[in-house]
Amino acid sequence: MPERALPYRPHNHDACVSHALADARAICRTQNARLTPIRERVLELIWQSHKPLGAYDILAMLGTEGHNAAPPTVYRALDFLLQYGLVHRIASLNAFIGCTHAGEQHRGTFLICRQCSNVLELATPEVSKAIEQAAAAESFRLDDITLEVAGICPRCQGDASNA
Amino acid sequence: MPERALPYRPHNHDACVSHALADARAICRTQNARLTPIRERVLELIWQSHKPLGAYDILAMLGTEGHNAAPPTVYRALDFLLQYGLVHRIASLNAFIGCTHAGEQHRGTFLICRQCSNVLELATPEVSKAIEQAAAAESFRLDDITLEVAGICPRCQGDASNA
DNA sequence: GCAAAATTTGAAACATTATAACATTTGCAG
DNA sequence: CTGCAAATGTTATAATGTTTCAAATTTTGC
Repeated sequence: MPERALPYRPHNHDACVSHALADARAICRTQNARLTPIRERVLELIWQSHKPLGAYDILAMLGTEGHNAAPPTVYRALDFLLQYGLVHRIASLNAFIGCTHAGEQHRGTFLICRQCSNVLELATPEVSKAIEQAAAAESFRLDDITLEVAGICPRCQGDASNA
Repeated sequence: MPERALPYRPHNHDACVSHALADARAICRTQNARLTPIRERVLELIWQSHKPLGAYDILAMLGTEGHNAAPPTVYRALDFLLQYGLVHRIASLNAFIGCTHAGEQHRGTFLICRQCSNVLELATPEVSKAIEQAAAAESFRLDDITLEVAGICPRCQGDASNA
C-alpha cells in the first residue's frame, strides 16, 4: 500500500507542495491549458496552506507579497483551477483546497475537521456507486456530487490542545 | 408503497404545505420549542415555494406582505428551523428547503435539478452507511454529512421547455 | 398575580463572499 | 507585424451572512 501523506500527520510539506505543482504543470501541458503565473501562484498558496482557503485569504496573501490583486483576479484563477480539477471548492466552508487526486477520474469525499480545519480527500468508489444507484432509482441524471463530511480528525480526537 | 409527492410531479400543493406545517407544530409541541409566528411564516414560505429559497428571497417575501424584517430576523428563524430539523440548508445553493422527513432520524441526500431547481430529498441508508464506513476507515469521527447531487430531474429530461 | 429572568424580536451597522462590466495587456497564428 | 483571442486589471456593485445592542414578549419562581 502506498504511503499517503495525511494532512494531519507530519510530512515533508515543501515536497508535497512542489509535487502538486509539478503534477499541475504536467496536466495543463497535456491539456493545452495555460498555467499562468497568477494561476500557479494561487495553486501554490492553496497547497501551502494545506487547509481550505477562502478567496479573500488568497487575496490577502497576494497583497502581502506586493501583488495587489482585486477579487476577480483570484476568482478567475480559482475558476481555472476548478475547471482542470486542480482544486476543489468546499461548499460548506466557501473555501478551496488542493485536489489530491488531480488527473484521476474521481468524485471527492471530503472529511473536514471542525477543530483543526484540515481536510482529507478520499476517493470512495463504494460511496459514489451507492449515490449513483440512489439517483438512478429516481431516474435522476447525475452530473455532480457535493459530499462533505464534518467531524473530528483522528489527531484532534486524542489531542485536547487541538493545534 | 405509500404514494410520495414528488416535487416535480403535480400534487395538491396547498395540502402538502399545510401538512408540513401541522407536522412542524406537532414536532415543536413535543419538544417544547416555540414555533412563533415569524418562524412559522418563514417555514410556510419555504414550503410554498417548494424550491430552495435564499434567505433574501424570504426577506423580500416578508417585505411584500408588510413585515419589513431585517436579515437577522430571517436568519434567526432559519436557525431555529434548522435546529429542529424542519428545514435543510443546501450549501451548494446557499438556500433552504423544507425537510420532507421531519421528525425522522435521517441524513438527507438531495437531488437538485439544474433546470427547474426542484429538489428531491432522499433518505438513503445505504449511502449513509457507506459514508460512515469510509469515515470510520480513516478513524474520523463523523458529525454531519452534506450530500448534494446536481443533475437533471426526470421531468426536465423529457421536456425541452423546462418550465 | 407579579416581578425577575430568559427568550425572542427589532434595528442599524457591518463583514464576507462573489460577480458584472469594461478597459488593457499579453500570447499566438497567419 | 498585425489582428484575434485569451488573460488580466480596475472599479463598482451584488449577494450572503453576522455583530451588537435595545426593546418587547414569554416564561418562571414565588
